[in-house]
Amino acid sequence: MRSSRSELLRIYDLLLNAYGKQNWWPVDKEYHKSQGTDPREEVVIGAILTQNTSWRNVEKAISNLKENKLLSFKGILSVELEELKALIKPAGYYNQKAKRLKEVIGRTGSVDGLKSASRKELLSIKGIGDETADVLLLYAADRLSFVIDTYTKRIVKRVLGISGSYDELKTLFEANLPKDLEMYKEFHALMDEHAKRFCRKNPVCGGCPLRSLCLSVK
DNA sequence: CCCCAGGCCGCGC
DNA sequence: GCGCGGCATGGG
Repeated sequence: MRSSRSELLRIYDLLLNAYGKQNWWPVDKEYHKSQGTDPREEVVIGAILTQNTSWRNVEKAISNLKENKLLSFKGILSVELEELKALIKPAGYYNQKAKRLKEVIGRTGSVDGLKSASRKELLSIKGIGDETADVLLLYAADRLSFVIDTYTKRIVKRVLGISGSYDELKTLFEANLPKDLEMYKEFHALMDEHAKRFCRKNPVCGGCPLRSLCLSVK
């Protein structure tokens, strides 16, 4: 498949130029500073809450947790299951997510535990699939693990004509990008932004920053 | 009214 | 290994 290396880097450059740095994962550092809690724990919590759910709804749930000073591993483990369900309700799937939050946090133990956990171990925890595992590794543990999501699949398919399984696409990116933590973080965030602005399910191709190299512009 | 959103699990095949 | 239904709220 042609030179994926330069193609991927070209996409990255165009998106970065169009949207600027995204500085993912979004966390409220000031809040954690004032509470003496670890902001990386919010990444783990947010990653589970946002599964198939709009970030807008996740923010409401996170806000509820903050108001009750429960936005931490300790907080999630200490609160009653039923109360947790009520607090995260706006994020949807609240019955599953409440259980999974406790399960995932109970099993990972601490964010530092993520530094040594294998991806396979994470996947064995109920509630952590491919994307969530990579989000935890990349954004919470600062480990070089590229995140694929439906947006990335869609963009790569449309722009480069490449489709594949999660693992195949993950390998494609990791084999063709420099081993740069910040780039991994930004690239995934930029893909997300791009899918929301232009590469929607029904694409808006007018003014798209990837027009020049997209195989399927309308 | 419809469709979608920063997935994952359990099942059947 | 892949496809499907279920899970649930809030916004467009």
